[in-house]
Amino acid sequence: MLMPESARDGLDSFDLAILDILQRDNTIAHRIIGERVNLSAAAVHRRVRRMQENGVITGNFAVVDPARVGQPITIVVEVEVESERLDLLDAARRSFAADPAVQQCYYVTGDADFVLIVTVASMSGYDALTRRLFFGNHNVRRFRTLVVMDRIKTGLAVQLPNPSREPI
Amino acid sequence: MLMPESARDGLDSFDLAILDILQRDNTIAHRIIGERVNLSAAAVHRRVRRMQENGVITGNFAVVDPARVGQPITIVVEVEVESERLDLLDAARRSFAADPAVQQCYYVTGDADFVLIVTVASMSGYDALTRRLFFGNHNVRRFRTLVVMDRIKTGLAVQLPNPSREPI
DNA sequence: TTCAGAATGCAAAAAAATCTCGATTTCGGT
DNA sequence: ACCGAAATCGAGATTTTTTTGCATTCTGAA
Repeated sequence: MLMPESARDGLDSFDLAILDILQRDNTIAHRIIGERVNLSAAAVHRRVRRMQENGVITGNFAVVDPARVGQPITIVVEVEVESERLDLLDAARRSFAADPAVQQCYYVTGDADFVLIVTVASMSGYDALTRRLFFGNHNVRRFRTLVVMDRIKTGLAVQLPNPSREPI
Repeated sequence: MLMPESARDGLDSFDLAILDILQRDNTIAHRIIGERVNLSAAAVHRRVRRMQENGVITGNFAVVDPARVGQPITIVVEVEVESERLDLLDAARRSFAADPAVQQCYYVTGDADFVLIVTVASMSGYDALTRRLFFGNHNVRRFRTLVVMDRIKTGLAVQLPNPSREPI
């Protein structure tokens, strides 16, 4: 039985080459991408659209320098909860995710339970955040604050597999 | 004395409204953005270009789902160094930044020195990474591994100030 | 109030994205 | 190795967006 190709999940070397470009800069014209990967612009366009519909590409974003919009401080926070009861974890999860100061939130194994990356305008802004998210939540046992002195590398780019002949 | 506007740094409420849209989706046509913020497409375009030249917008990226390209595991690593000698710190910084498995790297105050966010294909891939980056670097005293069970929120969007009348 | 620089909207030009369609390639089954 | 269905391709037509030029309007300082 043949799976309809339009629904297929695998990525071939063309797809990977295209992703590699778009991860770095999604404003490059399809015609240029086509020249680099040896496809027509139409073919590039079809592949990009499919990867978006497929969910391989999850979004297209402009990245803003936090310092230039009044959020010069980045902080990593490790949060430990009291109880791992599912409903309580979920409540914490939701409150972290909903806060606009929280850029990223990970639920992790190990000593900590959550790792948050937040941006704030000032330390008093961070103080307000701790009240809002941590002191205001009785399920938060403790949290550890790691103030970022240098954002050495930021981004969401993922390492792509070696472009082999076979789809993944 | 009037500073040439083309070099000015401040963002007015139009700029902020535009950033707010582009942070979520930078594929929206300028005509549509213009309708939403009450500007012509040309004005939107000029503002976007200026913010890119200014460095307010640092990049435009497509985001790829790591799991769909063979990197299903995300790990947060805290790294503690032996010596804070500048040249040694710099060497560590560079090796972390250069590794394609390292998505993000922060230099932080507190117990840890670096916080890394890495994506890997498997735990043995992570093992290889620890050899490469940590055991292979004698300045790394110890590292703590926090395996991500749920990527609750990811992204690089920044909270924007209240669109007031005055430029920032 | 006046003035100069800056930003705007409109309209045209240039470029890019999107669509169509016939030709080609790929792929599984025989 | 061969065949046929299905997917993909490239080229060109079409639509849409981006970009530029220009006259006008806005804004802030004197």
